[in-house]
Amino acid sequence: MSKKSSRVDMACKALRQAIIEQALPPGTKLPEDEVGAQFGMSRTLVRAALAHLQSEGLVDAPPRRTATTAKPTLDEAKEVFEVRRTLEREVVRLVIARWRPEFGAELEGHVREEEAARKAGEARVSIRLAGEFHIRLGEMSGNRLLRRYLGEVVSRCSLILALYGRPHSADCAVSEHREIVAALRGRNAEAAIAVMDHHLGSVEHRALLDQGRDAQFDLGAVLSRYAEAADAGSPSKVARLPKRKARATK
Amino acid sequence: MSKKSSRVDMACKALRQAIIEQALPPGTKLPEDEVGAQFGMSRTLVRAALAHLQSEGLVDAPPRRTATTAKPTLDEAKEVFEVRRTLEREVVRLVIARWRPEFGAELEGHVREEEAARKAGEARVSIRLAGEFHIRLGEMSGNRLLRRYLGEVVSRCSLILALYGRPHSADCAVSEHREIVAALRGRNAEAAIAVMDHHLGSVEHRALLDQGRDAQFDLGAVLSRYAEAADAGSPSKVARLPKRKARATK
DNA sequence: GCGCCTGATCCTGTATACAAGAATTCACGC
DNA sequence: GCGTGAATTCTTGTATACAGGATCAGGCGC
Repeated sequence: MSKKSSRVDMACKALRQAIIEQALPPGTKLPEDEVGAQFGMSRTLVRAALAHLQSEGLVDAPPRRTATTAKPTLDEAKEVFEVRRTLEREVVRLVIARWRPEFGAELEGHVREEEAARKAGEARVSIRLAGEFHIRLGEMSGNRLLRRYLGEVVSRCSLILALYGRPHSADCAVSEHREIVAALRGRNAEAAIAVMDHHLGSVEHRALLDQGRDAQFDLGAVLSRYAEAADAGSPSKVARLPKRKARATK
Repeated sequence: MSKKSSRVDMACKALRQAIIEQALPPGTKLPEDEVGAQFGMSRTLVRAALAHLQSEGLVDAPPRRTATTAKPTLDEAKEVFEVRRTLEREVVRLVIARWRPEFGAELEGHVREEEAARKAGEARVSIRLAGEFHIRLGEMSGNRLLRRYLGEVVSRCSLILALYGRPHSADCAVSEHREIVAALRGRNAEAAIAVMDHHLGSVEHRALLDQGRDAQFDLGAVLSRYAEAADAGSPSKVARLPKRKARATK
């Protein structure tokens, strides 16, 4: 499917992870050389990876300027949520139609992991697991295309959360996931869809409703998060920015 | 959005069109040099175009072998239709919610074009217009992501038709499109969705149900179509089956 | 004659080179 | 002091080179 030459794929995966875990805030510049240096590959491959991420909506790569992590507008964000709701409803229908007992077990295991991470205060892990819960569901739908589209929108939702939401808030309440599992077990599609809708409504609310609060402040919000991200002293992903710290795209 | 450097984009567009108009039957090899020569660009750009088309599901590009036009399995085809139904339902809802009088006028104009093409016996044009009808609807939904996904799915449906359907059949009956427009005008979402569902059911039936007829024969069906396509004067390809005539991908 | 090994050939994977477009800096004139 | 424009630097767009798999064509052994 998305399996390029494995090397490009690795870069994609790493960047994607970094973006959705909010290690690379929206608007961060991603110069091809620098990224390539980090991953030990030439611009050719970086370019392929960035192109792919762009098609997933995680990266903005305007014609002749440096790619950046995407900074969707509020409208775009709403569109993403709208599509997500549509897809997840279908996922619920399909998962219920193909329900097997082991699904329940697996999902419950997953929720337990989420809870553990949340208790341990591992924000990054929490965010990742919250997304993966939905991905698991997508896989259980048995429809690979649906799974792919769902994966894309879920990633983008994480990005949106990073942009418009409170920094480092995990987007999904564990209890809501638990309710979803219970609803699925009930095998009543309409009921389960209602639960899922409610959950996604909450997620969107958490992601976007803060928005009203600091609509024009977002530059400041972003910068403060930059600082926070940069001071982690993490030697891993974030390339050092030689002079200028972080310039948000525009 | 998908606007790379415009040159890559052109190649994408051209290839996409060729594929969905069934000028390049599923399984056709697409060596980078050759394609590049055709478009007057180097492998670098062709490669980018092919990667993009792969992510759209129109091209298969396994790790170290020559890319080919995609040859989705029957299961994949069904998945595509399933997703398409989901997306189009949402499109109908949104279009009705944002309905404006000029939508009706535009759609009707489009349907008239379709009818003209159909009467003129222009198969290629018919196929293209049939797809574009759905794309227009996608645009009217006002949701760009939905529009993008719909575009991908519609393209893939054309490809599927080329693979499993009767050769050169346009996939949409014009009258069905007309019914859809009428239903939208009625602004009753449930009713319009029913019409759309019915339409897509017909499309899928036309695309896949021939399939039941010769389910295990599909190799033969494919070969006969190859022959038709490659019909440059050797009418006997079907008769002889040396070992493996047309090696499609696998 | 049939199947397997071996070299020749065709492609793809990846890095690199070079030209040209942005972004930035610096200096000049008002 | 500040705006404006030219020089400089940073980056991207694209072609090309080269290495290594994959595929194909014979040739050898059975």
